[in-house]
Amino acid sequence: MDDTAGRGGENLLFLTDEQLRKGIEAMFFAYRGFTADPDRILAQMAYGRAHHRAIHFVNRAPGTTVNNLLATLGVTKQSLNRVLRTLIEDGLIESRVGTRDKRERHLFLTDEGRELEQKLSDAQRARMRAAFRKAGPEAVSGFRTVLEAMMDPELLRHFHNDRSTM
Amino acid sequence: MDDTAGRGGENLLFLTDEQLRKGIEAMFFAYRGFTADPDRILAQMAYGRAHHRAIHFVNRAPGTTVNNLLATLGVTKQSLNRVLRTLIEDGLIESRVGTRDKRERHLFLTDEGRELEQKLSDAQRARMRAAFRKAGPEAVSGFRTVLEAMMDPELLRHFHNDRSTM
DNA sequence: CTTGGAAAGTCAACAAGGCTGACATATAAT
DNA sequence: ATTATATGTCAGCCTTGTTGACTTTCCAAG
Repeated sequence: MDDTAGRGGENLLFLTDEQLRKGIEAMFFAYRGFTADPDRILAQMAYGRAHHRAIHFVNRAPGTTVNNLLATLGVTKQSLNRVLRTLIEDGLIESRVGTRDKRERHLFLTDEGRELEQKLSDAQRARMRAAFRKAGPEAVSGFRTVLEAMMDPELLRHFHNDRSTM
Repeated sequence: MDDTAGRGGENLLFLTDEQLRKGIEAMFFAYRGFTADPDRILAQMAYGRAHHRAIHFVNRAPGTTVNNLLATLGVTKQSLNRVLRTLIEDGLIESRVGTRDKRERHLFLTDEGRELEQKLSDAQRARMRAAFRKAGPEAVSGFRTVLEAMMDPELLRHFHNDRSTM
């Protein structure tokens, strides 16, 4: 409705402060919804959002190293280590010493870990699926385009390459 | 590119688990970018993201009550109070006793508060503007449609009505 | 073969910002 | 008068982030 500019050359109607504020608040409220379902599940166990993130990215790139995970998640190794330790102790993640470089630890989900991953991502995907279906393919395409343009250039690398970072 | 389904009735190509995973990670990485700039500014003062949120919504709905802010932010009053107290002490927010109902406190930004708000939202808007410009009006429309579909119904209320919640 | 440095783990201390529970106060509503 | 509401506050807890210091392991370059 707003996407036909009055003047010819530059279409600026979607770049007004009001439109930008709308976008900012949309991100804020949507992110709340985005994390709400997994958070509810995690709250019942001794885990939090940080555990979910670790599990997600280990599942996505099995055999990834701690350093890779660090860069992807953007936290300190001490912070990640605390989370990782409990997940390993609880038997959700397996840490294998590297064969080529034995300093490295390669991370894998155990059967139990995969089970929790499924449970969490099923909940998250259900909401994403509902939103995608409601919005339609065109909107989904735009959604991804804008989000990608909002990322930091380095994070963008993780967004694309992650399967090769193992 | 992916938005033409093979079969006629239901277009499901953008609802595959892989597409949903992409959407999930896009949210994760984009939110990092979204908060990065204000976070850098806040880190230099004694403030955090919670202060930013309070300032943002007080600026957006001047005179809003504590209870309204509570519902919008989705935190406990103890948590909000800690943040609000420092902002009032530091002279960024003014708390006026209600005229009709003297139990209520109406919140306003002071000149100094408006100054910080500008600084923070300028940084955040700059990134949002760059992303919007890069992605184009069509994408922006889709972006907002999907985000709105991702919100919880109640949060949706806050997204729309907030100017009337004062 | 020694040594420098990278990768990983660990310990300690701290801070932000969530949470619950309990309680106080002022005011409104019944 | 009593009850309900809005707010503030104290105390204590948890998760998850931080920094800094230190150790162990081990690859690789000299």
